[in-house]
Amino acid sequence: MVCFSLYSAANAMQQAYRPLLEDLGLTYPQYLVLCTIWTARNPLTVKGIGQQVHLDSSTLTPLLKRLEASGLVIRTRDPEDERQVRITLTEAGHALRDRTAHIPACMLEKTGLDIDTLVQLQTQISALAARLRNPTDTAPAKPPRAANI
Amino acid sequence: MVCFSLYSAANAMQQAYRPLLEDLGLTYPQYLVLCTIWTARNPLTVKGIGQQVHLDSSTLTPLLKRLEASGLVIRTRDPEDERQVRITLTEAGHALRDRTAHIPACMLEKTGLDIDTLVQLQTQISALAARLRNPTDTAPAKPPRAANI
DNA sequence: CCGATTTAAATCGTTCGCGATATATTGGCA
DNA sequence: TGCCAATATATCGCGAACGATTTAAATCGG
Repeated sequence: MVCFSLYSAANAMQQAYRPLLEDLGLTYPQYLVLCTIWTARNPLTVKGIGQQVHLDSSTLTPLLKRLEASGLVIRTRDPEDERQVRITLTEAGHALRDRTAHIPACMLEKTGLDIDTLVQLQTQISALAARLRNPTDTAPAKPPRAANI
Repeated sequence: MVCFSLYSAANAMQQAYRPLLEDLGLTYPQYLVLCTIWTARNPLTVKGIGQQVHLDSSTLTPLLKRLEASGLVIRTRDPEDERQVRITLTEAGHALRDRTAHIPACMLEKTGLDIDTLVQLQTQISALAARLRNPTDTAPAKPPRAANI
C-alpha cells in the first residue's frame, strides 16, 4: 500500500540527509525548522513554526530548546503577548545557513530524478497529506459507540 | 521540496491510522510488522522482518517485545541456530487479523483517491525510496552527469 | 472590574528510529 | 582442536512525534 511506501520513503529520506547534516550537528527536523526560520521575514512564534511544518509545541518546544542549547536561536517571550515565544536567530544561526547551501543539490542527486518529476511528485504527495490531515469525510462509517454520557 | 512533503505526509499518514489502530492497541509500526507476520508462510526471524520493513533489530526487538507483552506473538530462539529468534503468532495474534480487515478500505477512503492513482503514486514513491537507500548508485539508464568525484 | 473561557507554551509518558556497542552463536581454517 | 571472523539479536542513549495534561497570559461577558 501507499502507506508503507510513504513511511519507508520518509525514513530513507532522513537517512539520506543524515551524513549531510551531521557535520552541522543537525537532525532533519531541526534542519526543517531552521529552513522555516531562515525564510521568515519576522521572528516566528512556536505556533507559527508549527503551522508551517505541521508540528505542535510538544514536539517543537524541546527541539527549539536544543537549537537554543546549540547556540543557533534564542527564545524570548513576546512582550506584547507573554503567552507567545519568539524565535530569533543568533549570529551562528544566520551563519549556518550558508553551510547548508549545497544540501538541496546533494539531495536532488541522491534521488536520481529530474526536477520536473520531483515537483510533480511533491504536488501529489502534498495533496495526499492534506487529505489525510483533513477529515473531510463524506461518510464516516464509524459505529456511534458512547454517543452520550 | 519533496523531502518535506514526504516527511509531512508520513506523519499525517500515521495520524490517520491512529484512530483505527488504537482500538486494537496497536501503533502503525506494530501494525506494519504484524501485517508482515500475517502474510508469511513460516515463522519469520527478526532479520527477516527487518528486511521486509527496512528496520533493524534495535527498532524491532523492543517493538516485538511489546507485541509479546500484549500477547500477540511469541519470541523463541531457533533451535537450529540459536542466534536467531523466530516470531510466531499466538491465538490472539491470529485473531487480531480479522479485526483489521476494514482498515485498508478506511484508509483508502481517507485519501480520497482512486486505486489506480494510489498504485501509481506508490510505485513512484517506492522507487524514490529505493534510490535514497542506495548511496553507491551507478545510475541505471541515467546520463553520467557528475556521478562521482 | 471580575470570573470564565480561550489561547500559547511547556511538561509528561510512551513509542519509534537509529548509531554505536555488547553478547552470543556459528562457521571457517590452520 | 582452537582461534577468529561473520552473523543475529539485544542494549543503550538521544532525538523525534504525539496524546494528555498543566500553567500562565489574554480576552470576553456581564
